[in-house]
Order: sequence, then structure tokens, then C-alpha cells
Amino acid sequence: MSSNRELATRFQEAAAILEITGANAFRVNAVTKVARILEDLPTEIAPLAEDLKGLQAIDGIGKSSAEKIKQFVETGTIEEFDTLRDSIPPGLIQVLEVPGLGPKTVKVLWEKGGVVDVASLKSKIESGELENIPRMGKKTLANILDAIEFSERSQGRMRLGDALPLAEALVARLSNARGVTRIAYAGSLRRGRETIGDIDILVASSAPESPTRALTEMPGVEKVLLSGDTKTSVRLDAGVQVDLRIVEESNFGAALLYFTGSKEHNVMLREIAIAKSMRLNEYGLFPDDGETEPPQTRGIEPVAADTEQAIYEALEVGYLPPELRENRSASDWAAPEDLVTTRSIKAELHCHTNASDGVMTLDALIDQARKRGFHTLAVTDHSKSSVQANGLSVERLLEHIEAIHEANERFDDITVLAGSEVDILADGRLDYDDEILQRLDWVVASPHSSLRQDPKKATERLLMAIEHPMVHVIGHPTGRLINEREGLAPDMATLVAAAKAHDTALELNANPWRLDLRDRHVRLAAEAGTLVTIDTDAHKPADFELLKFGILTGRRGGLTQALCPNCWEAERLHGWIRSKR
DNA sequence: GCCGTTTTCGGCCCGACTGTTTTCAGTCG
Repeated sequence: MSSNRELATRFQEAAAILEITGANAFRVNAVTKVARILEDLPTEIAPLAEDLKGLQAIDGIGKSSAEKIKQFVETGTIEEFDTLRDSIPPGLIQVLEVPGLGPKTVKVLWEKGGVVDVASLKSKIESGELENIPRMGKKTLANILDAIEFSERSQGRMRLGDALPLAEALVARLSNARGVTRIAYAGSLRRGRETIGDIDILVASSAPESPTRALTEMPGVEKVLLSGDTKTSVRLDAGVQVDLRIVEESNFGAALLYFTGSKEHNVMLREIAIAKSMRLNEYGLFPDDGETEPPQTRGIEPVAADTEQAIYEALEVGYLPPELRENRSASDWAAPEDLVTTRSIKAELHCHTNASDGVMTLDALIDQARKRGFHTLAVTDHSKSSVQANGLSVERLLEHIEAIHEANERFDDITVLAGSEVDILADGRLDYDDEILQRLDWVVASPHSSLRQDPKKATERLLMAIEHPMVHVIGHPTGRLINEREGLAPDMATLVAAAKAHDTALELNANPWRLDLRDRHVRLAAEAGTLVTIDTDAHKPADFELLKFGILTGRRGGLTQALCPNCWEAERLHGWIRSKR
């Protein structure tokens, strides 16, 4: 685990304890924010920790947190947090994570009910011990028990690739409900985060009870968690919660903005509104008349409400696409004009045929690329060390190159390049000799083994591949699998700088299990001006549809078409490719 | 705990829903 992650965990834990012990909510908020900043930081914090002023220059990190970070880097511990940890039973932090239980309730359960962890909470509910605690009625206790049981069998956050099809099916189903005029999924799904906590669906309807019933009575709904006039939550037996919000069509934009988040972005927008003597909520942007009663309930006309764009415009800030609405400071607000889009992709540069572990013949693969209007396709089957993937021996590779070049002659609407996805061996050497690599038009170099080596070795290993004169791009640089495998943790700033210096690209692998580079590493590359390719790593025809996940991640990293070779015109792309030969 | 084109002190986003209340606290997003 990187020290960023360890530090983020310590701050998160401290925030939880502060909450339970009843600290000032704004202080809890500030500590939580530091945890999130540390988690999202693209580079290792350890080398920065010497410089307290430098740490405090990061928006959201003040004197107190900077000192704690420094102490942790130097000594491996944070004294104040250790004291804090001793102030409550360690198991209480998990109790706070049970949905429906907040700090106030946890504190009462602990002090008045003797609850010290989830197990004791469960057994004390079952034995009826908690029934005379204030505000703990039968129904509340039953709900807590249910939430514990659900969290025990749920898998945590769902991968984007699993959540999106589910959300699209829900949108299709609910759009048929009576009175529905507009519908969209929102939340972290719309922002394209790599994992999703729950699915948010927003509906404009003249007959709210109809979409509400369409959801609660849908097959696959395991439990209706709550259901009111405008808000309904259900749990699907697929193990995910769906939140439905119903609004009037006239404020759909304000509601979409609100339910897309992120929470931090919403807070920023509301603060901007206040500074301009306005109030922003999910019903619209209103003039602030000093009344505490919400403006929409008093018949006040909003300044803007029907589209997101109108609200950004009225606040006099640039429009931000959903993928960029994370925890950004006001200073880097602007969105690049030529962010990558699915339509801007004109080449697929990493995919497999049945020569190694794909299912498509060479012609079937070319057919897929032509159908999508790509001007270039690089065929990149595995190299010899990837035995599990039927990697090509030198002899088979030479035959394959010949077959690809022959196929290239048969089409005049697409250039088919003979490439290879060459293993980067544990010590940084490549899996084929240079004279073999020289015969390839295109080289993707990827790590597939020794994915648990230490960060220093991993950095050196990947640096060797980046510096190799015949390598065009580093495929899925960390080898991580989301929710499955951590992968390598190289010093990304070093890799990004080296890649820029050697005119080597880093791949953003679009497969939703990988999304590697991840969003924050894409950002690092984009800010450095390093090339980033977006490829599907297709093994079967349907994999070409995974491109959208790579695009979402690329946009989250602020990747422009200018820095993404897949977006370039053929001549420019081929010129760059030849420059490595 | 963090922050400052009024500020180094005094603020810090806003509304829906539930359960247990009899007017609202707690949680969530």
C-alpha cells in the first residue's frame, strides 16, 4: 500500500472517531476532505512531506494536517490520531458504516447500550436489549438489522462497466412510465467514476406516482427502502441500491446538476451563488431575498433552472462536463475545449486475434475496425512469455506479421499495422529481441507478470520500456484489476516525465476491469503534455463497445484530442509511428 | 480543521424522508 493510501486511511479513521465522539461537524468535514485529497493525489506524498509550506499550498490542507502528514512520513505514526484511536472501542468505526446509522446514534448505542462492534450490535438487537434506548423503536431496530445483513453480503462498490448497463436498462424501463418527459441517470455513474456506490435516476414527470410504482414493482427489487412523493429508494437483488428522484420538467437541469454531484462540486457552486447574492438548490438558482424559507415554496421565479448550462452561465463560471465535477479548486476550473470524445477516436491500437487469446480471426477484427470508420488498426497479439495467453513464438510472430501485411494490401480504406503486445519482463527487458521488434510496425509494451514487485523496481522496470527506442506505448501500465488486484505502484510522475522526453505514449486501457492508467494518472500525463492512447484491448467483437469507459476516464483526466494519438488524422499518426523506426 | 478582492475570527450548502415524536432529530446524498 502506498503511503498516500495509508495516510488517507488514518485521516478517514480519525474523522470517524471525531464524529462519534461529537466533535464539531465542520472539523470532521475538514479532516474527511484531507483524507480524500490524499487518496486522489496522483503522486507520492512522502517526498513532499519535508516542505510544510508546500503541503499547505494544497487546497484543503492546513497547518495541522501538514504537520500530521510530516510526522507520519518521518515516524510512521500520528500521535494525536493514536490518542484518538484509544478513546473508543475499535469496532465502533464499522458500526458507523452501517447504512442508516450516523454518529449520534452510534454514540448512544455505545454509551447507553454497550455496543462495541457490529457483532455486539447484532446480538443485542436480537436479544431485545436495546429496546428501551430513546428513539430506538421496533422498526428502527429491524431496519438496522436488515442493513447489517445487507452490508454483510454486498460486495461494496460496483465497477462502472457493471453499473452502466444496469442503469441504461432502468432508464429504458422507467421512460415508459406515464407522464415521463425527461429521464437521465446521474451521480458518480454520470461522472464516469471507475466504481459506483449506487445508481441515481432522475425523472421529470407530470404523474410522479407512475414512475415510482414502475420502480418499486419492478422484478428484481428486493426491498423498498423509502418512498415519498419525490424520492424513492430500492435495493435490487443484484446487490445495488437505486435512488429515484422525480422533479418538474421546468427544473430538470437544476436537479440534474444537483444529483450528478460531486457533493464537493455542489458545495462550491452554492458558495459561488451565495457570493453573488443568489441561492442554489435542486429547484433552481434563485435571487437571495434574505428569507430562510426556501424560495421555490414561496413562488419565487428562478434565475435559471431548466438546463445545467443555464445555471453555470448565470453563475458566470464556465460549463464543466460531468466527468470534471470532482473535488476541484476554483483555480483549475476551466475545461479544455477539445476533450476526447467517443466520436473523436479514429484508430484502435491494441487488440487481439485468435492467433493468441482473442476469438476473432484477423479478417473479423479488421471488419470491426472498418465498421467503426477507423482509419488505422494495429493488431497486437501477445508475445512468447505470455504462455497463458497463447503468446506467439518468434516463428509464429513472423508468419503473423506476413499475414497482417498481406491483409493490409487488400483494403484501401484502412491501414492495418503489424504490431505486438510485448511483455515487459520483471527486470525491464522486453520479450522479443531488438531485431524482431524492428520488424514490427507498432509495439505495445505491457507488464503481465510480477505485478506485486515493489514500487522502486516497478518504476525502473517501466522506465526501461519507456526509454526503449522501438516502443510506442506502455500498455495498462500498472496491471491493476479494479476490486481484484492492486497492480504495480510505480512513481507515476517519473514515468510521465520520461514518456514525454522519449515521445513514448502511456495507454489508457478502456476495459472497465482495468481503466489503467486511472483518471488521476491521466490528469498527471495531460498536465505534463505526455501522449496517452485510449484502446479497448479487444479480444472479441463486443469489446469494441468498451471504448466509452476509456473515454469517460480520459475526460476525467482532462485528456485532449491533441494528446491522444487515436484522435489524430492518419498522416500525423503514421508519421509519429514511423519516427520510432 | 480550513479559509480570507470586506475577514487571522467567525463563518462553513440544502432539502427529502423516516420513525418516534406531539414538533423534530437524525441520516442521507
